Amino acid sequence: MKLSEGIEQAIHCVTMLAGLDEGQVLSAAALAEYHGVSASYLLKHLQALSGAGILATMPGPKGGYRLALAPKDVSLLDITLAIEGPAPAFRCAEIRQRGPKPLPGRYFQAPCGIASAMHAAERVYRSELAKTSIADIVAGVHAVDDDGAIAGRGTDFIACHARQTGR
Amino acid sequence: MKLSEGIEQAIHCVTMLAGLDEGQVLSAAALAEYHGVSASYLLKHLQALSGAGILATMPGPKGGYRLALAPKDVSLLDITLAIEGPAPAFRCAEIRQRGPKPLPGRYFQAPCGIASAMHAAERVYRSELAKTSIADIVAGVHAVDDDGAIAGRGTDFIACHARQTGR
DNA sequence: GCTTTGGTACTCGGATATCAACTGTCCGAGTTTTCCCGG
DNA sequence: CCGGGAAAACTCGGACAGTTGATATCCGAGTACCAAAGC
Repeated sequence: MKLSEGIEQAIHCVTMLAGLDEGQVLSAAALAEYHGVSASYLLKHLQALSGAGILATMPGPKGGYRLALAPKDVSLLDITLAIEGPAPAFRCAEIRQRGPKPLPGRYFQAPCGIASAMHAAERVYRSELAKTSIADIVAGVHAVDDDGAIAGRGTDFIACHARQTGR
Repeated sequence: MKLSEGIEQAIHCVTMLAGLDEGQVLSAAALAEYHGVSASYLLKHLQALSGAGILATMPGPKGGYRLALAPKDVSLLDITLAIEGPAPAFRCAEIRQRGPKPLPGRYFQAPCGIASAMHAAERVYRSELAKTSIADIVAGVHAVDDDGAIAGRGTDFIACHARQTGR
């Protein structure tokens, strides 16, 4: 039950990309530098987000990443699923059907109660993640950012490293 | 985001131990045989459950494991925490404080909004697991077990392999 | 026949190899820019 | 001076090692039982 650290990086990157103006992009190298993480490794997750349709890419010089959707339409669940994959954390191995003197399969048409309970908990977990969008995260940062220093650091960096593209 | 397979084994074993009569115990070897899993590996998890106070052990010949609590007082969360450990799946690396031109620490007294949201989801997940007890699981099995075949297989095995102990 | 005592066999407990997944890195395909040459 | 073309450089994309945690296993410590010997 360990969540990939790439999840955190991915969410931070998406949050930052949400601060870009229309037509701006940010390269993976810039995102990695700003967050102080490995560029190559971050690239892996950015690709996953791109493949999931959350980010859009611009190739070539002056290229980079930008959001493909509105911040309010990207939830933490979307990002998590893009990085970790859609498989549930708990997978029933049907050990109730193993061991000596197994019963005929017709007795196990109903799903295992244990698996059902674990999956129910996971559904609630995902539902909770789905409730929070990137727009909410951005709003949350602004709420505790009295003098605008945190947001200022981000916009300063964007002003230095963002590239204008013809869209 | 992969949940240990030992979790499933542990829950099944606790469920089975809940079917024991007062003063009975079941050895780790018997539990492993019944579920068709590696005895040595299962033992590791049974020790964790024992260390967490969920199971009680009886050493020596005719020894084994039994529940240390009433089935209704053992939740799926208790078992999960005993096996996986109490550490949350998401761990904030505070990458917001890394990178160039870091801000003074006083700006980061408020917890990271991303970490808060992820932890909130995890709290809901755990809360859901806490709602389901082993007694509920047992009741669920009985509810779909029309002719008692599933429960019968368990009680038959217990009749063969359980040991009476002087408590 | 009863008690004691030693041995034995079985249990759990912890320390030890093996494997998969996450982490981190590298090189290749593609595209835009840009410079240079010709008109 | 302007347009076209080719080279170059920078981007993303996917394939390749290193390290940590999960999986599987083994051997050792401890205890209850049992049998045999002594009283």
